Amino acid sequence: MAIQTTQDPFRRSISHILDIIGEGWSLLIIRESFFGIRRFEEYQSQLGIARNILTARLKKLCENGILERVPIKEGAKRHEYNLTAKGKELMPVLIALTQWGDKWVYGENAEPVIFLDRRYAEPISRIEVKSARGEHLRPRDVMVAPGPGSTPDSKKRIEEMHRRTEESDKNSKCSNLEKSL
Amino acid sequence: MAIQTTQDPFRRSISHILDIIGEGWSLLIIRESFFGIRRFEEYQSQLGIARNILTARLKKLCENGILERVPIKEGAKRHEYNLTAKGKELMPVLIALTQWGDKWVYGENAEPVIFLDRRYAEPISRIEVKSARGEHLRPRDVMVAPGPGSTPDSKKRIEEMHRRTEESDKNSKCSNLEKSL
DNA sequence: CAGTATCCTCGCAGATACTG
DNA sequence: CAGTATCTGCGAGGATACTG
Repeated sequence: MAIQTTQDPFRRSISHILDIIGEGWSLLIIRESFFGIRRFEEYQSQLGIARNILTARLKKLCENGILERVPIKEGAKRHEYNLTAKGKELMPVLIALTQWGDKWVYGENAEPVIFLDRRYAEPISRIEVKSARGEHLRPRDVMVAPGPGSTPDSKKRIEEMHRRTEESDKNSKCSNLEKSL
Repeated sequence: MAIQTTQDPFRRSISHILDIIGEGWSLLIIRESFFGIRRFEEYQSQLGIARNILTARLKKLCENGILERVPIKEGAKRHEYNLTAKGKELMPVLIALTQWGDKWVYGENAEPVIFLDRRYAEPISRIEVKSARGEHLRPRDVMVAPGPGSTPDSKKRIEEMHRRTEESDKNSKCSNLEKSL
């Protein structure tokens, strides 16, 4: 996909991450891992993925430190694939995606997946974006900004960006809907 | 990628969502939208994407209700692409991805993107998964479960899943690292 | 069971030229 | 400027056969 490395540093992040987990099957494999799947054959039968592709994806996920390939028993030849700490911390991404899907794709009626607090076996409250003051932030209250290491003209671009966002909010067809967000 | 519609209902969610936003460029386009990009040529020059592909992606994002194509001025021929409410609510996904990337890909030193509370222009606290009791949940404390509409044998499978997770935690090479998560 | 090796197909994506 | 139309390649993914 020809990621542009010459771009703004603060634009590179997502593309790089997509390079790691963006390939078609990767996130599905990670999801299966969260469901307790560990073995090659299990992934294969659950996902219906071609064997060679599965091999390649598992390998890449291991190389990127998301899964680890460990012997089933001490010294055994068989292996299984466990989520690493790095892999497990993709949980919020899965939750955010699922929440979005529940709301916008499946609608209020369908609640296909529940995330549980493992200790009490009770559903977790939905993931939220909170301000530094602890308030719940609506998406329209969140802006993006370049970090400390950004280029000198960043400030100008950010101001422009904010201006545009305000403007297109006004221009939006469904502005009343937006406001209530 | 041949999504299996005959699978468990509680496994379908992510694959379906990936169908909508999983294609190579889609999330990058959405990211640019959050950065204030609105016009065809802007997307094109910012991303370096081929024009025909951009056309196809924008069309699909509009069809899926993530972007909306509106005239620049009343009755004008030119259009621009605005994020809809549905699109804006992908913000938590972007944030979760970025946070993960900051921690695991870029390391502590690099902070390429900051999300700002728009009203106070101050950084938001990091996105968190909270329990129903308001406690912060570590990834290892979160489990996945089928929703109300799941099949009768779901309970059995879930128990098995939990058992496996416990087991592979023990089996993990970096168990001490995991514990501290 | 857990892969490897081969072959094949399809469509994502790039490049470029053209149009209102 | 904002696309559409064509041509082309490359690689992800599928199917299947084979191996320790």
